[in-house]
Amino acid sequence: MDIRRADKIAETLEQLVFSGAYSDGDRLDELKLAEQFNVSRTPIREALQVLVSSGMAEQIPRRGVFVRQPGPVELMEMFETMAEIEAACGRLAATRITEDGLAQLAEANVNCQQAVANLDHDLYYDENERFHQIIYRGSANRYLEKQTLQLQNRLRAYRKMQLRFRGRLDQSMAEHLEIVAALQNEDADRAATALRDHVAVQGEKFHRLMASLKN
Amino acid sequence: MDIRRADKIAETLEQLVFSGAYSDGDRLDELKLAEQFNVSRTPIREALQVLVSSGMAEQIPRRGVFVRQPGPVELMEMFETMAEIEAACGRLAATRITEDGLAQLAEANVNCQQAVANLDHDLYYDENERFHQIIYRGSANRYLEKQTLQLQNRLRAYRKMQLRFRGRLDQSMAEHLEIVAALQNEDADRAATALRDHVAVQGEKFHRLMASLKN
DNA sequence: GGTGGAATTTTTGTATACAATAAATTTGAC
DNA sequence: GTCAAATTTATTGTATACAAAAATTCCACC
Repeated sequence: MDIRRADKIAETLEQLVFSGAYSDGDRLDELKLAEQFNVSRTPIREALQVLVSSGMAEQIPRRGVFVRQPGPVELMEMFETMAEIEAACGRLAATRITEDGLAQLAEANVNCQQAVANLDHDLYYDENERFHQIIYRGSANRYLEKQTLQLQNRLRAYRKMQLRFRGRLDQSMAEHLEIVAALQNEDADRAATALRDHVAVQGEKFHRLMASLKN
Repeated sequence: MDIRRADKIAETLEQLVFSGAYSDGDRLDELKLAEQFNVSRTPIREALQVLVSSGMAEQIPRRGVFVRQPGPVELMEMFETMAEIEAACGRLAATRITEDGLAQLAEANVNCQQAVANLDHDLYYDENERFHQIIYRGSANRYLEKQTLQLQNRLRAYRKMQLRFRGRLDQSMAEHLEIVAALQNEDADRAATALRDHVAVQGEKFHRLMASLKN
């Protein structure tokens, strides 16, 4: 896929940052990374710029680039933004999603249901992600879709935490059905509200997420 | 401000692309740019990566980077996304904006009014931009604020076109008042709707924008 | 005149070398 | 012993050199 080594390195570094291999404020040493990846500093520097532009690291001129792990506040802000953007996708999708799109949503939900029955968190996670992506696509706005996918990707690691909690799967499932119903009725406001509430981190969800960050 | 030459070059290149100095599909030749800026290829390449990550150019491995000027479709998608995101800012700001924020909005509107009276498009443009930025800030969500500012910046050149049309200033002004009223009443839905309609490019606005792109 | 392919030229991607600035350490005065 | 200035070291930013792939040119052949 990638011919450029720098791109592969960027991908690997992203995953490393996501996985928590680096803490907030850690400096990404060009020389160390270069010998770690067995390349020169050049592709490393290009990879670092990718991290910087995605907001996962910060560059301070003549000082280096430092990883930026979002704290609780920024994390909440990102989830809130995600909720609003997904609501927007739902609003647009309500009048634009195709029959095929609705069918795909139904299919994803069947698979989700299956996962709930088997308490298969990983399967649920994958199908849930797909469910949401179908809605992004349904907005019939490629630009919005791309932006939303980016944020979804950025929050992936944290969403994974959330789904681990007891009872979350059942509730999430019910909300999916409400979302689909709104889309089928072409009710833009209802779809937007349903998606906003589904994605938002409030009440119990909030406390659970905060607690899980204490590690 | 910038110590890194690459950053300054990136900024200059961005403006060049915005100004229409390059057409869609033009290749950004590293060597030519290097001698044009009197630097080596290294800082040029770093600058190009910035353009790529902001979506203003596309990189094809082993081929080069090519400018991507949004066509009519993508432009409409970007405006639609902007409308939705600003609506989200308004929704959150309705219950969060401070008294000081409201005061700043009133002040910006006074200046806008002044500009309308004098038919001073440039002043109106600046104050209008400020008006919107106060609302982004009012959302009390720094992440959302930053994302919104980015898109606002990306659409700047095209918004400038829009305001040149006759009658647009008066209508825009009236919409500002409705937005402020909604925020003062802490009416989230009303604020969101008012902002969405204000920013959206529909009906006559749409045709005018399309016509102005024909150049 | 057109076509296919080898040779040449361009151009990107990476490595290395150098310059300039910031961090660390040493040295010296008090 | 402590603080500060000076020197050394480390690290980023840029320039140049080299490797590899793509684009172009040129020429034989049909």
